[in-house]
Amino acid sequence: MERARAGALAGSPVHDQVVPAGSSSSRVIVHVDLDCFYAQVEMISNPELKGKPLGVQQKSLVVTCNYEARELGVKKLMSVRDAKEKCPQLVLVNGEDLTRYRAISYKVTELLEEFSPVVERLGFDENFVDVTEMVEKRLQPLQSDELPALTVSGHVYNDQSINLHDILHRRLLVGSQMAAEMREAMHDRLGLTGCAGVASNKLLAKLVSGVFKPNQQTVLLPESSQDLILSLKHIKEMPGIGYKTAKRLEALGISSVPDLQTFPSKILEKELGISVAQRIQKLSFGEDNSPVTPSGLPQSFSEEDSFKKCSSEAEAKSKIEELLASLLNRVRQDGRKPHTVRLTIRRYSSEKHYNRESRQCPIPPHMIQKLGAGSYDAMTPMVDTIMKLFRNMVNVKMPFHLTLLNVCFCNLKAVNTAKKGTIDYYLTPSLSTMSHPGKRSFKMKETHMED
DNA sequence: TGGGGTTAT
DNA sequence: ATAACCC
Repeated sequence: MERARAGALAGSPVHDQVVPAGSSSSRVIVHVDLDCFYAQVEMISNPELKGKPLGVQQKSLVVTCNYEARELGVKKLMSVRDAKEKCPQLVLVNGEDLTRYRAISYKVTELLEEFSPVVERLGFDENFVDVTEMVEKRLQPLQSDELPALTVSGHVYNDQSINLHDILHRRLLVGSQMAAEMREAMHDRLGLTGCAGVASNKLLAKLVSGVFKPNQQTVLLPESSQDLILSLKHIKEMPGIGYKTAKRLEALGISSVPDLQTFPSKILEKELGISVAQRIQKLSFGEDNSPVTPSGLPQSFSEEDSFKKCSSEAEAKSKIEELLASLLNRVRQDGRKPHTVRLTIRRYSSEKHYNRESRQCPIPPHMIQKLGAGSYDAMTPMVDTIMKLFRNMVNVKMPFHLTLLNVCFCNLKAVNTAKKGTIDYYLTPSLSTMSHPGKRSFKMKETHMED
């Protein structure tokens, strides 16, 4: 298919090695990370906030803040009390309603999808883009005399020198140019700033994107990979190693990246299971073969509220109605239909850090249909089915104390666009019988056969 | 400690 | 249904 030729600037189109399309062997990944996203959205909504120290508040927390506030000592997830103490001039806006954040977040993802359809969301403010194919398309037509004009955009990690004879360097440089174009488009079209990291996999792209911090970008060349991962002071900073795993690793005497690199694999596999052990040990070497998985449409919609105390069924019902009203609007705008509802609660407890329980059930088909237009008809029956889930979890005859309610719609299915009278219409399970509940499902087949 | 999300078991 | 991870 393609010969590998060792470094040649001679010969006309430059392609000393070409990675087969879809190969995982050498990729160019861009990680895009918006600067203090919620605060940026708030400053766009109300430009008078610009230039002032701004925090976005959810309940008693400042969940994020702009750079003016950071310079005055405010940190992410700081309590409002501490933040006001540190910075009495801090302006706070309520950020409990995520509607605008979510809408702009998806605009960012859609913009990035114009560059490559392979975009994976991570939270509301981060995206991975696999630009491998586009990079190849830009590099292949280049003649060797055009190579000197190939330059990096933004920072190079470690100030490593670039070798244009190295095809991996060339690819990553083109990746850095694409990252710059993405950030420019985000700024011009959406008024948003952010960082980008360019590297050969998701782990490294994500780690390198944070090296130069607001509104800058950094590319990692392969020779500096070890320096990047060794710059982590603790394994908990490694994306993929969370709170639980870090605690278990520490119990094994593993706290640094070199600790994890050199720890005996067999023992690690026995302690954490083969899957987690192999994955995180590879991460410790900067290796990550996980693909950029296009996120596409969301898999679920949920709304939640936390509070000091909810101890009666009536109170819970009223809170659930609020959550549900918002959810019904969202689901109606999405157009797809959820086939499952889930209710999650958190019970008050002094010790337990993470305690949540959930119950889910299928949404009855007659309710699924009502989710479409007015959506008010859907409310009452839906509340009733959610309250059944509630009573299944909470013994309402006994005292209880809840601190959170979450309602989630999932198992979303595309609504059927099959037209009446077509083969698809009759082949679609329960579509042709949907409007006549009295008919039995074998009727569908008969009707189909007769046509 | 908020208000979301995802995948694996 | 839970547990882990991410923001």
